[in-house]
Amino acid sequence: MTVRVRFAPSPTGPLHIGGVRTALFNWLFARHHNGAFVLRIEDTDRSRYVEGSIDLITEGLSWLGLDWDEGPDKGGPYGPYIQSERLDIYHQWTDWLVEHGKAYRCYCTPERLERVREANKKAGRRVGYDRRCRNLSEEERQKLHEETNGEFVVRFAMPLGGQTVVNDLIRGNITFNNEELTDLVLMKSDGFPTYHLANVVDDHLMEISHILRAEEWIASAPVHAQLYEAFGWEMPQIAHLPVILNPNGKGKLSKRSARFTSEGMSIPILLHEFPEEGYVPTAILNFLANTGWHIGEDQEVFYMDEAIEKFDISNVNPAGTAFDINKLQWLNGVHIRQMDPVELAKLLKPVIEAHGYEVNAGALLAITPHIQERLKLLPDVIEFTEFLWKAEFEPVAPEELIQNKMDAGGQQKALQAAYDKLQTLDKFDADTIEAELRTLVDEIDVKAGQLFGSLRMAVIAQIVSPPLWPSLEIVGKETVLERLKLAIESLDALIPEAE
RNA sequence: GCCCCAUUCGUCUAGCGGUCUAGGACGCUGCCCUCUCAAGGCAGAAACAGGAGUUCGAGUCUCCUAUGGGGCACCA
Repeated sequence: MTVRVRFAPSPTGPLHIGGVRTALFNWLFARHHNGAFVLRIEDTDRSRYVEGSIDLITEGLSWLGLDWDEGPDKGGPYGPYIQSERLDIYHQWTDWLVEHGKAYRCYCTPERLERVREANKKAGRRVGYDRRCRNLSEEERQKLHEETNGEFVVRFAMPLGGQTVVNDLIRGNITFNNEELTDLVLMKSDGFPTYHLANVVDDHLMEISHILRAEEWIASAPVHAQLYEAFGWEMPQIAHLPVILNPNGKGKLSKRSARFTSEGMSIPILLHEFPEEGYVPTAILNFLANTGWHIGEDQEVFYMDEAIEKFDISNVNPAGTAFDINKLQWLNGVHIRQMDPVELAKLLKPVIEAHGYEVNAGALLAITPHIQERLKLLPDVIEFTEFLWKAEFEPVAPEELIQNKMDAGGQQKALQAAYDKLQTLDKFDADTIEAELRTLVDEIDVKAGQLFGSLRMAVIAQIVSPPLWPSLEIVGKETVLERLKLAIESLDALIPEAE
């Protein structure tokens, strides 16, 4: 059997990271089985439609590298792939159901429905439609038809008794009592189908073999199963993926979760927020693949080619999963470290520019290998390399030049010695600078940190910086000497007997 | 309230009846390395929700309880 799966988002705004995980698992499953990954847009709710969402979705998936074989932009043999363009198909099958007595027209107003719901709630009964319109006589039907000006919805006539068993690929059999299920609306009064109808019709017509969707759908799965039954269609294999929970493990991950932010860590939830905060695609994919699934062998870090090879839906953990932002950040650092430095520099450039700095391409390329293992998020580049982009040098206060167990005079002498030594160098590269200054440290009998720390403050003017030697090389001999001179002079102010 | 799903360190997870005095990872703590910060190395604290069964034997199977989650729309 050919494997065909689909990711079917609604164009109601930006992609949620939970949706991305669903897309990823579908994609992994398709690629593992050499099947097709179909993108379908479920825009059957006109009130929630957000202009531009479809582009947001396709751009997001593309950014991550999740490519689809059929979809609204690519077409394919089962199109159209946008549900609002398939309305006649839904009507055709709805009519079929009504004609065969498996669905019926319901004339109840939203107000009446609300009253029924309230009454049920009060009486402690299960909430749901009371099936008033299910067994209308033709006269009653006609009367209601006139009263409501022909406005009606079509409801599915659920079997009233018996049980429905749904075989979930990761949970096993789930059994429901039919009497506890209500007659869901299939066709809305505005002529658009509900998810329940559209999803079943499309999955069948598009020959979807496996449905991998979020856990939220478990409750309506038996109705879907009964719909396939009513149509006489074979139901695809189905699996419900665990929900992603808030970082504290309480509740479904939601936009509100940003407020749970602790330790100053902000929590991205919408896909587009991830690049904004400096996460890289391979890390996000790796992280998402790790939530609810594991690749085995105690392995945490991997790329999608390996995940495709090993993906197995039956290994998915059925329990909900807290969004572990710490682990994501760690993984991001790991993936950054494993990148080609040239590629990393390309990613870093716009981040620095976004901070209003002009980037010197040569300097960036030179410094990148030295900051690579220091970055967790792309914007961390700023704190490490700011000294390279600042238009004007801002020297530190002379006090900050003085290292542990040093006094101003001693510090000044040490810096002067460094100045003298550096001045003589013809080759001003990292290796040479390091070798010369290390021997100098012995010669003038100070500790490495006592000289190098001061040098860092004098030239780079940052407490934290990339390694000194390459930093000095990139800053350049002339500038290094200039700044050193400035620092040495500034120390005069701290030496009372200077004159 | 009703239905459904789940429950191993704080978190992500391994474990599919004996090899579990429960393994890995993140985070945390300590030490080492060290020009700062990282990275890396080593060490450490840290879990089978509880109770009944089944079995020679249960983290692994069954039931109950508790807890958490999902759902109960003319939203998906």
